[in-house]
Amino acid sequence: MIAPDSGVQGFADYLARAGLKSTRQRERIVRAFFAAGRHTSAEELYHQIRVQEPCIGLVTVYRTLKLLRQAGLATERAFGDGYARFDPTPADWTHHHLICTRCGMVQEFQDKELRVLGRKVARSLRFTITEHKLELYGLCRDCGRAERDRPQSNSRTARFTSRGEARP
Amino acid sequence: MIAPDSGVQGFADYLARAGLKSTRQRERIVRAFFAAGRHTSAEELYHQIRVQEPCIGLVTVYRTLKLLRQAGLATERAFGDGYARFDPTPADWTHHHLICTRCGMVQEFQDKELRVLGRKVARSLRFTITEHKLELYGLCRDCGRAERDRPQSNSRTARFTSRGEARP
DNA sequence: GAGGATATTGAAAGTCATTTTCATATTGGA
DNA sequence: TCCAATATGAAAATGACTTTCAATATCCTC
Repeated sequence: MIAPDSGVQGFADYLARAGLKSTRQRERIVRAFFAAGRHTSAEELYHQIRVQEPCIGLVTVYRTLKLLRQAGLATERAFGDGYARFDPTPADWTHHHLICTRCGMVQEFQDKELRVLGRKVARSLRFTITEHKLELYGLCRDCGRAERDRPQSNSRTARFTSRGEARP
Repeated sequence: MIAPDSGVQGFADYLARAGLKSTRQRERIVRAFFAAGRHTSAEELYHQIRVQEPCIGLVTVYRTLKLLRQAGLATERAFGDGYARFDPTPADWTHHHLICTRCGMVQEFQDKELRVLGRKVARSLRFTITEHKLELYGLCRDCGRAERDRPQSNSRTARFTSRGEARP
């Protein structure tokens, strides 16, 4: 996990290294991003910044998030709700997600063995890892229970029939 | 990994259980899906089916893929190229992905320890897992080398300045 | 500081995968 | 066979995200 300030500084360094310019807008967006915690969408960040700084464009938020990804400071995620969400890039194979496909809840989890193993795998594959995503989809405890309690409908032997023809 | 035929049968069962109807189109799509291997997009599936069966709509392909997900038979993936891609749901925590963010290459890998650990984690979290995604993003061997060989530009001390004002 | 090449900004317009609408057609139990 | 419920596909809509472009800011050089 990246500390907010070191994240902001890291981005300034990236801009300088890449020959890009530091602007008021970029600073605002990057500060807001690192202060926002996790799973922030571009739209959320935009509205949050607009409160204090009405003259900023959604386009610039998108562009800056793209730069943050290129800098390796942000990780993009998609939990299936149609929005891209961004997290400060976890420093080391921590912080995974459980997503309930019924109620949409996103829960984080960690696992030490998984962390150790992840590092090992990354090394052995000779791949320079910049982001990793471990996401488990399924039913959370409550939804799992609700689903089990639902009475099942009939289950006669099912098979595809093909009486009809496709239409022209 | 699901065998093609058991996948097709599993879908027929799902339709019957849910009170939905078996149609010629659904059968075609589902067969093509399980025969297609991995990382198939809706569009690809559509064009593949059109060769033998010109009278099928892309909309129906999308709808059937959605049903396949609901049935737990397909896993949706997004490797960052703008398309959703679908795989037969891996039966048991195998088959992960490495995605190169430079050249776009997608490489599969497996790891036995990871498989064992994955099962354990899923159990301990009391979450009914239907899909899992373990995706590593970064630079493949070639792109990693190419990136390292590129000369770095200057790196004087960078900091955000705030001379300008945001525009109205 | 001033000048100027180059990068950045934001509004509007565009893109494009995916979804919705709706009239027509098919399915499958009675 | 009948018919209510479901499915289909063409066209239109959606909506997150990107591109365009003229106006503006940054920052290197002098």
